[in-house]
Amino acid sequence: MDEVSIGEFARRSRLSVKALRLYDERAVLVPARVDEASGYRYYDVAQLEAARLVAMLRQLDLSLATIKELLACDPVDAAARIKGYWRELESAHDERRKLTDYLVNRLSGKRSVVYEVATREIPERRVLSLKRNVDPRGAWALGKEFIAILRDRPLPKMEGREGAMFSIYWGDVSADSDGPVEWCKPVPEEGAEALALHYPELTLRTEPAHREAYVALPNDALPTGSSGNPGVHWQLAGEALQAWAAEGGIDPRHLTIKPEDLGMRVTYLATEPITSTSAPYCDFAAPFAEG
Amino acid sequence: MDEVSIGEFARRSRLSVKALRLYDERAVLVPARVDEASGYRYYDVAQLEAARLVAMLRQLDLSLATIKELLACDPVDAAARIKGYWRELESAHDERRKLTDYLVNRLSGKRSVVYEVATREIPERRVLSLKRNVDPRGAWALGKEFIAILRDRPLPKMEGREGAMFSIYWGDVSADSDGPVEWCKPVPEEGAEALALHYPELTLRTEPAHREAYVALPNDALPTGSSGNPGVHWQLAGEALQAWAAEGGIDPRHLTIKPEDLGMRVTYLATEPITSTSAPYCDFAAPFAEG
DNA sequence: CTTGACTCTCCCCTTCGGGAAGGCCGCACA
DNA sequence: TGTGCGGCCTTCCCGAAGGGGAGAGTCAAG
Repeated sequence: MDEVSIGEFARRSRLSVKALRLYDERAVLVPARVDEASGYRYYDVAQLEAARLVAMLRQLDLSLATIKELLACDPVDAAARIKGYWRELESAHDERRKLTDYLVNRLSGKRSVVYEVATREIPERRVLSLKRNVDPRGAWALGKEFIAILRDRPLPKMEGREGAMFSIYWGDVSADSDGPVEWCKPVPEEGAEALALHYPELTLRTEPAHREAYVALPNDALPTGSSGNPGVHWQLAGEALQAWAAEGGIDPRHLTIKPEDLGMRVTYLATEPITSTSAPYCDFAAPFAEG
Repeated sequence: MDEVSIGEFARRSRLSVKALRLYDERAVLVPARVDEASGYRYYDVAQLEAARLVAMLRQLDLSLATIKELLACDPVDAAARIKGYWRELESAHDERRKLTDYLVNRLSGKRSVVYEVATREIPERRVLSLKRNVDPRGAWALGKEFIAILRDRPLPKMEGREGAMFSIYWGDVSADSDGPVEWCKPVPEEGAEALALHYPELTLRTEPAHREAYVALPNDALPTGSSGNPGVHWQLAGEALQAWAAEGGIDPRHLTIKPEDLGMRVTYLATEPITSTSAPYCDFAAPFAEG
């Protein structure tokens, strides 16, 4: 008695017949009974709850594969996963908002932000570093890990920019290419080895002296979520550096790492105690050799 | 000299070669020159700006067709259109947030909102109404139009629920089916005709007496943007009514308008002066005949 | 029994590309 | 002089999540 045809079930669940047949094929929502002879699908009305759940999850743009997993696992776990997924959506949305703001301003003729390129001399220095191959998500996680390590144990203060933490993108970080990415914290020359003993997770190495071109990033340039994708400002800063190199008589190919590879350094100058949520001064730099 | 091959152009614009070929085919971004003999595409470096714009617009999930239009029209107009598109994204995002909240609560075991169904007797009454066939977007616009008309000109006060504005969804309002939707404001029996003369845009008609089942909606149930799509709470309220009908011995088919058609009334009880942004008490009702 | 409403499968269409196959160049190296 | 490599070309196939329709079979009510 509580078996209904696909059409009836579609009406009640507000899903299309086409969708229901697809969900059957993908084993997301399988009818309670399929008539051997005719192939007709019959659903139990008790399946309506699951069907409506699927419909809602689809409205969140979750893939059928994901939905299938969610239906299979414990509801509480599912809730947690949905929450995580939502955070991703949130940060992607934030990123898009920034991009929209920039585009609307630019197209309206207001050039809101100007990326001014300057150069600076970086002397040789010792750095404690954490380097790993990561995907876009992992890049940000790596930073948080690095910060957590530094926060836990004592570190001699270094004044101003000299001691600013920075990260180096040694290669493209995207879905198919995974860096590596290195996070670095400069330490004083003397006693560096002794200091490094307190940080077995980190590597002590020497950053060679070089010149680099850089642009300061606006305050909201850091990715807000855990998405870790470059974001508008990183992109624009990269373009600014590239344009600077092209105009300034420096062959872009003489940038140590080519801008189009995002092989760039990001300097975080946190004047406040370093926390994972503070938004420090931040700039974007590329080492170069005079052309 | 400033002509570059597709690979070089791809690197500089951070678009894939594959994407560039597609954009050429779709006439979104056509190479400056195509070699007759070899078919090689050559881009002008000046096209980089357009290419980066396309890349950004794609990050906003705009379709190639839309992007093509945006590139063709005046930048200021394009900015306006992007802003409008962003508002849509924003409201869709809000809707998804509500849905996520609900789902996470439900799956975690906390039944946050309970939809209690009650019934009420509606006497025959005169209403001023505005009825039109609309798509989901238009439904909300129609409401704003209706409110604007009522706000402009004097109207005798009616106390409490009696005078509450409401809308009737006479048919499914979705991408393929367009209602119609009717917005109504009850007016006192006496002098109704005279009053109606002040509102030539509106129709005066008589709502027959009936009984209806209804559920109160939470405060955040109204669509926030101009999307006008049903939203979670409308959906849940509809399900609650359907469940009530099934359990209460009333054949769902005896609901005047079937729940699955969303043929429902939404009552807005605005105690404040009616504005387009206030969030009034709101309920969701379906007339029915005893079964 | 017939008819109309329903359902089945199968195939093609959409968007925005990714991936691979096969063929055309030019260039550098042995 | 080969020959390998890298870049480019086209063309076909693939995915996600269905929509639309054709042609054929099925169900239920009159």
